[in-house]
Amino acid sequence: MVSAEKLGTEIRQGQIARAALELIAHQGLKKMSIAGVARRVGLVPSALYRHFENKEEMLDSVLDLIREMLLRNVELVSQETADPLERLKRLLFRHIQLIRENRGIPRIVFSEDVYAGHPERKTKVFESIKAYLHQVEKIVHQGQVEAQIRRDLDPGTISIMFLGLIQPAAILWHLSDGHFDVTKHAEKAYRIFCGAITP
Amino acid sequence: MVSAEKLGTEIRQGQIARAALELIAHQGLKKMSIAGVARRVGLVPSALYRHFENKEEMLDSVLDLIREMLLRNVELVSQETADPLERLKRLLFRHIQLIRENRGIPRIVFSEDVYAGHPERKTKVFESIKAYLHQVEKIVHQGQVEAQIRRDLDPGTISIMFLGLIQPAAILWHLSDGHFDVTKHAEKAYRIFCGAITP
DNA sequence: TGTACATCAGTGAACGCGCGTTCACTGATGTAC
DNA sequence: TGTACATCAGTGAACGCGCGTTCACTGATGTAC
Repeated sequence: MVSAEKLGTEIRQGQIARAALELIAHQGLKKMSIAGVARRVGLVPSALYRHFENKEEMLDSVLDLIREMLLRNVELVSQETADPLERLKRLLFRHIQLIRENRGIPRIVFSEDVYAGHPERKTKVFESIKAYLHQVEKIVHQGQVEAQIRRDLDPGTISIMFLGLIQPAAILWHLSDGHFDVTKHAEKAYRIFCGAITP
Repeated sequence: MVSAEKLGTEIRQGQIARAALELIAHQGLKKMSIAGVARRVGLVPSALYRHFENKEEMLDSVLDLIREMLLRNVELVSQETADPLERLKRLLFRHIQLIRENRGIPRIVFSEDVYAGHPERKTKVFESIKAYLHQVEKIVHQGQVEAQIRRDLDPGTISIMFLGLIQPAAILWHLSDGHFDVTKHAEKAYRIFCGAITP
């Protein structure tokens, strides 16, 4: 076999993490093998050990990647508009898009295999989701300050309900092999949700 | 090793399916090994092959078990009360309890490992969830007939949102190792949800 | 500018562990006579 | 009621595959002089 191009470790680490997430998305955690990831990156299995100590370390970098993707969406919608309700709406659809393109995300979050024997990893994912929810809460709070959102409701509860608008729909979309229309559901559900939280 | 008691195949099949689900709940899918399940049932690994053709068949029976548990909850709340909103509320808390006791359920539903190479299995789980949602829709429809629930809302959307009240909370509960108070969240969320769907 | 050398991302063969599965054998249980 | 036999749930040793990981080696790249 002809040798692959030599690239810096930082570049390869990024490629490997993304390839791993994609593999999990397409084939599931069990199929996320060193060989599979290596093939996707265009390297030989043993080459991955130049960039990661072992498979566990690879998974950790995938978790970091997920955190970054979640929080980047918040930044993006914050730049797009200053209106809290509009921010929420856009975040909703960006989140749907993110999960559509990275089905591996819910799979990892739910999978005990990732956490088994690694409690610190569970904490890490928990912190990432809390950070994401915290950003949503901040948007909600801003909406309450601007009197667009009912002040008697708990921002924490609302932010979790916000996630709830997407999650079951994402499962159905996934189980139906893309047949279920998530966007359509999200629009209807968001309207009801909006009616519940506005004064 | 002294031989285990000899029991009928139907009994063992049930024991094995439950043991498998418990193992998935506690250790994750990867740890759901033939050896692990056998130990839990009190048999030797090879003994399981007296009751199932192979591991795949075992997993299928776990999927059947999940379906039964979901639908049984609907039956139970239907027997408990005739009031649609009360039925929904009770179903919500029964569902939470079910997931608390069987953390393996969301893990299986989300796991691609279970479906990889077995499209019919994905369909099976999809059908189970659709059946469950259909029951919820029936309750919602009844509520609309009795004018307890707004008639301009789509029962399908509402039933999916109903699942959304639980799911994100279940994740947080799971990731926080039981520290997050699902019941408390469910109460708050259900109140907001109720406010949104009642006239 | 050219040469020598250190560095380091790549390769492929080999290993060992875990785990699903098979198979010959055992011995308890229920049934036919 | 007792005996012979078929049935079938149990056992444990052995297998083979997949996969993560190691290691000696290669050869390109950048740097010191």
